[in-house]
Amino acid sequence: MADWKEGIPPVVRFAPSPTGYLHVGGARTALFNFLFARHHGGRFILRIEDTDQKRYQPEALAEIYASLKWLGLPWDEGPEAGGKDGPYFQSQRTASYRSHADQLLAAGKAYRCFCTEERLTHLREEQEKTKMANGSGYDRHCRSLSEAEVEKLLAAATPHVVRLKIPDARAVAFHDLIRGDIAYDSAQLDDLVLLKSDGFPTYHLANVVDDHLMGITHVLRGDEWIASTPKHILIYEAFAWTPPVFAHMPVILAPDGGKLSKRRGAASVLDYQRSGFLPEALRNFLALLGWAPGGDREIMTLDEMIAAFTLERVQAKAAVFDETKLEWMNGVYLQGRSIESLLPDVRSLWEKMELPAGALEDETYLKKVIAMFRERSRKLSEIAENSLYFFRDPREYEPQAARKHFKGEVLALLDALIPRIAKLEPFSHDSLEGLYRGLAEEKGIAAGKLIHPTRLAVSGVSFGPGLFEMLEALGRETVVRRLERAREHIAGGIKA
RNA sequence: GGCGCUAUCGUCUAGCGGCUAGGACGGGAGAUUCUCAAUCUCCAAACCGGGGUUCGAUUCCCCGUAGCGCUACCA
Repeated sequence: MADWKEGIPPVVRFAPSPTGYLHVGGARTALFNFLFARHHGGRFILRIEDTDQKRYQPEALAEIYASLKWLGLPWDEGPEAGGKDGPYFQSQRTASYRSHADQLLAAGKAYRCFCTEERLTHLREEQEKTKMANGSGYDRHCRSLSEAEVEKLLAAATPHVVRLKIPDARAVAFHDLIRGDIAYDSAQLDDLVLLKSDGFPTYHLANVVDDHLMGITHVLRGDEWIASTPKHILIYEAFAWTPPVFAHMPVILAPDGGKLSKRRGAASVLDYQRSGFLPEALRNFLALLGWAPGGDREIMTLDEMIAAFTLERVQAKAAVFDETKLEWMNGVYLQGRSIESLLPDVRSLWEKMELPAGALEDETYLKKVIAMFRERSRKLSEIAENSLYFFRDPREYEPQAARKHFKGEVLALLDALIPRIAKLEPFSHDSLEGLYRGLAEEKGIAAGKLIHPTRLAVSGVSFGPGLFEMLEALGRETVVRRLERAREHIAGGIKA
């Protein structure tokens, strides 16, 4: 097994396929690779596994880069970053895979297989039917082809693949850092394809060759790979290479226990960015899915996570992605952010909301609004969505609140209130509060009787920042206008 | 079907043979209050089942059950 010793800098890689967006499961795998590398002072490589021409999506690359950068997980080597072990796209390394396949061919560890797709499909169907207790998979038909037959087929340019010769029944064992010792019987494995007929390598070959050539010491990947690991071990053996250390991460599940997908909550990292989450919050949350530093620590900076991270403390059990807790955590990070740092993101959210021209010009005003909503929001999008009435008059009044606060007797109160507000000096939080409290006392009513209708009239909703700071920020003119409009609305409602 | 992985509150988890099984999210009750949020108290909530091993199992082993993964010229 691997000869890596604690103390020598490890080399790890995150190796996504550009087949779509980066989902949170992939992001967590990347994060654990990153944390592991940093913790041990090693290197974190990004490698693009684009060997499947059919599933390749060019936009996926940009999405992967953007997701990783947004989460604050820079790669030490890879696309854009460069490095001594490039190129970092497998599609640019095909010559190497071919020569390595040839090497195995020459050594008698692999063989050419000319079986057609039809034959393979038929074979599979037969096996399905007979429910073979054992021995499913390729029947090794071409393994017994004579040299002359192979030459003949080759001369006729017959399409073929290269398969690995799996040794007969013997144990293939490895030690997984998260799950312990795992052993497979090689009889369970079939002669897997190394090189496809289009000349591209399969995942298995490319992965092993690259991990070896790039000096990868630890393979930290999703646990869907666990059953492939014995095959990989056998490929390492065929080359007489030392395999790296393996650690398989548990999967992340949707709340219903099923697979995470776009339909079931969000799955894409960038979707979380778009819906108002902070990168440090998602990162912290992801770190805690399957890993815990011990004790009761939850909110941690990146540096603290790096210092505490060990694979031994990674859980083997699959974890459900609990978005409610993510929202809570996002709220915690939101409170810790400066108004200044929030401004660009919230502003771009506001910009998508069809506000009156020039509404977003006064930066001081914007900051004031963000300050009022930050403490009562969990997501950036909540700040943007709940503060719209700071940029345009409310279009409607929350029905339930209107029934409660816009009753007939409110008319008289508004009549008393509006002229006083119109000439209040100065127009400030404290003087407004004085005015309200004074009027309430004068009328012998609770201040709430004035406050709630005012809030609804001015904002259209029954919740929000403290009333007096809200009025001060809005300004006298706007407040009076909206109060008068509400008065008309109430009067109209009563007449009808 | 075969092979493999997994199993502590609803969820994320702590626990590494002896604990009233701890924390967090969420939920419930209350305090506070101009609303919401926040905050502060308190409450409910878990060791999948059965066998072993042991003086003693949540913890170690085996079996069962359940969930998941693999069983492609996809990764």
